[in-house]
Amino acid sequence: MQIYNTRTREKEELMTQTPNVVKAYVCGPTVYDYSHIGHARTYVNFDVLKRYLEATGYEVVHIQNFTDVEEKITDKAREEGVDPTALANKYIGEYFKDMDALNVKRATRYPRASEYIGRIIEITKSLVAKGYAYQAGDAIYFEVSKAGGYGELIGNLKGALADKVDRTTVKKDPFDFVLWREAKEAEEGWESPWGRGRPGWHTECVAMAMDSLGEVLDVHWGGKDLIYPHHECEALIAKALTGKTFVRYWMHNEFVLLRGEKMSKSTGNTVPIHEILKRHSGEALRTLLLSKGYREKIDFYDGALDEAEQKHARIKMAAEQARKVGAGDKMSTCVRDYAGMFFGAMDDDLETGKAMAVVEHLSEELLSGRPGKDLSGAARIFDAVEGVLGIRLG
RNA sequence: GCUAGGGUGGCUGAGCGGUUUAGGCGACGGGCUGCAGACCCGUUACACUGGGGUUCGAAUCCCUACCCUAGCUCCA
Repeated sequence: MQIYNTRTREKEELMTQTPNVVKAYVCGPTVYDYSHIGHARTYVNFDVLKRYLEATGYEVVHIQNFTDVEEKITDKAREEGVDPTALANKYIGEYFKDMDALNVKRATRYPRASEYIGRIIEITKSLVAKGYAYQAGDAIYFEVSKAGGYGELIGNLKGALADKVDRTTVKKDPFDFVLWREAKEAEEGWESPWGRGRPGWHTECVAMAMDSLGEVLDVHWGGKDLIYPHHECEALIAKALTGKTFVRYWMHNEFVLLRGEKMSKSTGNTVPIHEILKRHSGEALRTLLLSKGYREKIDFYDGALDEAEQKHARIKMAAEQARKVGAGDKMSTCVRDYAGMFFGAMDDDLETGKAMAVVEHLSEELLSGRPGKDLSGAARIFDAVEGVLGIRLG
């Protein structure tokens, strides 16, 4: 299948390192709050990629982390007077509840950053030894100019961020980033060669991904907001460490917009998944999230879910009709055309919006009861809606 | 500045190489009503940002200009 690679900005044919095996890493959430529908989109979209690859004969090794070491977690835990680990556990539990409602399949493994502190320290030591990192002030920094290739994912870094770079710093270059820093007294910290400290953000994903998948990943997926700086930095750390290109295909899904603006925790305009589920079905939300391709923006407005609910209901009715007629029937020429369009859309960089449109057209034909058209075998397409798109029609 | 995606009839919005050019809103006419609304029926829009090019043929592909939207070391 064709996949859009953020690094090359082109669609490329998927070629994995090992035939029929895809080693995939997905950046999971930082667990200090409920997941919102932006998260839902990321994990639903990847879930569809995984289901489609599995349906076409791949084994997908899917590793997805939980970031449970982060300032926001400790801050919130302190506010609420609970243990940071307990807080993280609570929101991990909530995450799984939400994903179950959305019919997202479980990953192969869910490593947690807190389990990888030792490995992060080792990586940092190794980078210092190799000359890619230096100590300044109370932190160890990765030296971007030593690595080369910085800005590969975001494209023309200097132009993109020239006005926003903080130049009042002890860093050698404003783009250098923290690998490890001293822990303040009130913070949780870990003993390291540089004293009691805390990890920077990016190393954890490199540590967790390599531990389960090896030095080179086939697919690395995340929300578009992780391209810079997170994935940019991950790629540099990994390359410095192994000398190899870390990721073959970088994939990023677009945002969910709320009233035309990006939904994000920092601006406070998020819609939590569990709030949606009070009034709507998980199927409706999943239908909405798949009604466009993963690289298109979705504007979340009032009524969008009602429309999705209706759409899902019609597809469900059509599926019942198609299955009543005969599940094992051979596909008619007409249905084979629909199937061709459906799988063609999926094959072309996971165009779920187009695939859904095909299903809707087919549903219309089935429900309008127009005579003279042979739609036998249509049940198989609805099987794919359930199995590949993961939209329950039962 | 950079990256991605757009500019379609009064508005919104599909279509993304070629037969009847979606749908919705509106407008207009009719039905129903004491009147209006809601509802129902019908009518109405060859429109595709400007300029080049490819083609037998372009809203649809390519180039270029202009304009718009979102994002750009907290984030999925």
